Amino acid sequence: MNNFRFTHFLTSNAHLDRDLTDQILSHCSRKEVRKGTFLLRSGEKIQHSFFVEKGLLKQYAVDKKGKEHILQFAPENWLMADRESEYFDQASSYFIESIEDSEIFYINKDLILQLAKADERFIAFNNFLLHRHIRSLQKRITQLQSAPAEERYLDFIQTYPDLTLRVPQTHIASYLGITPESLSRVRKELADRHRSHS
Amino acid sequence: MNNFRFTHFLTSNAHLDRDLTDQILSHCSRKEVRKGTFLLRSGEKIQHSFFVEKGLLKQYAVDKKGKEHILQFAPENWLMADRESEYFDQASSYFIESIEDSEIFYINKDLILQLAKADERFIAFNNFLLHRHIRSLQKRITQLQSAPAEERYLDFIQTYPDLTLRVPQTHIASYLGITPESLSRVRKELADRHRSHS
DNA sequence: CGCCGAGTTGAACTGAATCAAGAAACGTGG
DNA sequence: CCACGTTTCTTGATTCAGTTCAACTCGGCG
Repeated sequence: MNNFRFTHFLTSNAHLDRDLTDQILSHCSRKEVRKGTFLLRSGEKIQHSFFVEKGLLKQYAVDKKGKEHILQFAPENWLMADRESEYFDQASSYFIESIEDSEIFYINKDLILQLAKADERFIAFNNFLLHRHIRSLQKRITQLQSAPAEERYLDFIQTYPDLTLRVPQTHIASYLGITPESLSRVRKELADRHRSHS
Repeated sequence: MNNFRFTHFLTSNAHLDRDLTDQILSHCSRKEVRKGTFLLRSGEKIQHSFFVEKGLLKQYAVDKKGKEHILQFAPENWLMADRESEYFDQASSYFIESIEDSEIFYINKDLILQLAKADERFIAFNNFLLHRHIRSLQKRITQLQSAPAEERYLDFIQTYPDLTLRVPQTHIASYLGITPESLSRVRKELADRHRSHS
């Protein structure tokens, strides 16, 4: 038996039996990609979802001024999909790019469609993923509407302590919707306050 | 045969057959609620999804300072659900409130669960709704990260021209993540520019 | 060693918030 | 149908969080 995180993900998280898991694995290709590889470019139709066996991906939009705005990160054990492009079969408005050397399982969208039709457990798991996704998106909207940069940053390091260490600050700033300079100042401010309180 | 929008929604949009539609209708209660009625309060577990037969609902979060932040509106023909609370069976962090006198179909969450198990078409439709929801949430995040107030407002009146007329500006401001005063100034600025260009 | 990208810091600027006060629109009851 | 209070919208003055642009520091790497 192989020992991929992806296998574990399919059996333990998605609760699929070994047969189905093997079947899925045999239809997915595993690729090693270097840092800075594009898995999807804006304007393309997405052909795959990506499971991150190792490494780290980012999904982002680029605005008129050429600035990146990160929608989400995907570290090991995460599934990265552009649901929008995949489901509606539209050109994507996002980029997906690796920000570390990574090992990625490419899951063909047709395979997903097939599974979605064939297997109840797969449907249930997909549903879980969708709802979890919605929950996190909603939280971010509410935060962007109401919370100042400092609070959003504190929440980020709380929620993703691992990412805080691995991801360059520029990217965290982009995720939070502020400039790198501002994030640097927020951090300085926090450090100063922390020092004076002890 | 009754003549509800809800009926039409179930047959034409969700592609359910008449039998199933009738069955659903018989399990849902239709209520007339006055403007300002709470259908859900933060901290409660949601028991129903709501189909808006007539009128207008808002879903919003309240921050520490007591400010409302509107996540979405639901006018006639829309389904309003707190997917988060419903799916994860958690206390909701949102309020749902009518902002016009409205007619609402209350769809019990257990009924939805049943249907989700029993009927393929229902599953497919629910899936469609989830993906559409994700698409709109993602768009908003990207906008909140990158676009200035004026651009967000222009997009709003483009996307929801009907709401622009019906909803008090205060609410639009809250949806856009700015103060009513700022929205008023954005509008003035737009009007001034428009006048000088003609 | 020298370059290069990431992070920091400073100064000037700007979009939006806040606070406060009026004006307009609206619904309700007399 | 008018008078009233309430809510919504506008306008002004001030403040503030975050941006922009530019210069400088630091650590890694060829």
